[in-house]
Amino acid sequence: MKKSGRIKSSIYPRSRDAVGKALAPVTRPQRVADQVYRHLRRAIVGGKIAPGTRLREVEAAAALKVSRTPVREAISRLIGDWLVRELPTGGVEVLDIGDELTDIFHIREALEICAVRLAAMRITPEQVEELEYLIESAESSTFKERVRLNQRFHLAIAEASGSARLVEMISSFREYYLNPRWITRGDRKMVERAIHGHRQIVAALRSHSPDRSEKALRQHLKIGWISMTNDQDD
Amino acid sequence: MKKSGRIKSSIYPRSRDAVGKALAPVTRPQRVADQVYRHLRRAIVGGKIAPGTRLREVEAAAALKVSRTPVREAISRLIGDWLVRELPTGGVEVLDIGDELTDIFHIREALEICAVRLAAMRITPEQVEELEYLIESAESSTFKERVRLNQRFHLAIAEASGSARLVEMISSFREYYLNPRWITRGDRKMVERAIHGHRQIVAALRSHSPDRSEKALRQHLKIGWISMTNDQDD
DNA sequence: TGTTTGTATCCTGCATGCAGAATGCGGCAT
DNA sequence: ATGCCGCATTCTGCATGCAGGATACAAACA
Repeated sequence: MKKSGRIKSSIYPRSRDAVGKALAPVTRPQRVADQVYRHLRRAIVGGKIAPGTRLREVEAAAALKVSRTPVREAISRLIGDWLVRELPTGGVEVLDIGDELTDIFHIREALEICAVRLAAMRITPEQVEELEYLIESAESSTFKERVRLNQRFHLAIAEASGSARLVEMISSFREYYLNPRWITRGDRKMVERAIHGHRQIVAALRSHSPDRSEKALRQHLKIGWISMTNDQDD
Repeated sequence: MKKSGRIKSSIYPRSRDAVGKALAPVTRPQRVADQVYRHLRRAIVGGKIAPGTRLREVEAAAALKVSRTPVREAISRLIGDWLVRELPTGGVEVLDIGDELTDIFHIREALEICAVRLAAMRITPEQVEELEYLIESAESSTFKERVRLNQRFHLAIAEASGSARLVEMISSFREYYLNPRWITRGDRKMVERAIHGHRQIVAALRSHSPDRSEKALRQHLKIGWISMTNDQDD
């Protein structure tokens, strides 16, 4: 049974890489080291591990049921993220993000402004639509859902900047503020202003004006800043 | 020979922790993993390793005369720095910074502006002096020396921001531009403008005005940007 | 009782072992 | 000669071994 006739009328594609087109790459199991990294990262920014705590690799390895090697790799990355600090006597301790909250806010602001300016120059109509969709979805949502959508909105802008690196950086910095310790409920007026801010940003982006976009974003971020510095627990 | 008499006139201190006060902490040898990280990082940003090259841990380990473990840790950090990329089939390859040069420039600019604004609010008289000293030193220096002093000048501003994190970020991003591939000699007029720019920045910082400082820095960075986009090899 | 010194345990940092997957090459069939 | 397949080698990813230094505890001394 060599080529059993070339039946042109077949419903199946017969091109050179018919298989290649029909199949998507299998999802490869992600490395243990990466999972450990994410776990630890979440635990730290989420405040599950108290600042000043010594992060023991044996302990983490045991808790996560892995060997020390992937834990060490994860810790290396955490050092790069300034989430932990190498102790002079060896080992690492988790740093207190709270100490840097002001600095981090300014850095985040700078990065987001950078992103929105690039986005203004590069954004596509589809990306504008995505942003509008996110705004609309937020209108009729619970507070919690709204926080998530707000996050997605800002990350979508970062993506529109076209720099994967920037997306990564911004999303890392934003994560710091998802810690319940610093989330404030905010009153209705604040939420309204935030939504209005989102609209203004999209309008500016649509007009492809970096300056207008920056201004709109600045205005918008200021709200978050105010609510953060007020620091009203809920 | 217990206390052989308490000779008050001794020139030696006899307080409780006389030893503690006399001694400074010994300098601990830095971890091999950190050294490997620095080596690899330099090699990559310096262009010693061509973009797209697969970074083999065995190879690096052999070249640096260490085992694979510290190399793996170093590579983990490089992943975080976006200097290498994990291949879907395992291992990593070095990324091409050149592809991102524009984005990186904007990010760096954003970070430096952030730093100069914070610095304007927080800089001390001593730090102002340091900056002035660096400017003066640059006046009578060779080109190469001047590049180094320029680097130090900008890092000194970052330090004046008071955020160690920001210092780290900025210095990483600046390193990308030290690659000879992108350094342009620049004509005399450009150098003069750069020095003038430095003076203006310091003046603005001294007045503790974030806005003026930002403006001065923006103006200054633009020069570098122009010379970079002109891309004249020397 | 408070301090100090000796000692046992723990932990880190690096090296190496090992299984499984990817890569490259030679032989084979067409 | 060309294309394909199977096999050997290489490399990664994780686990573990091991030595040296840090930490903690307890006995001994003042």
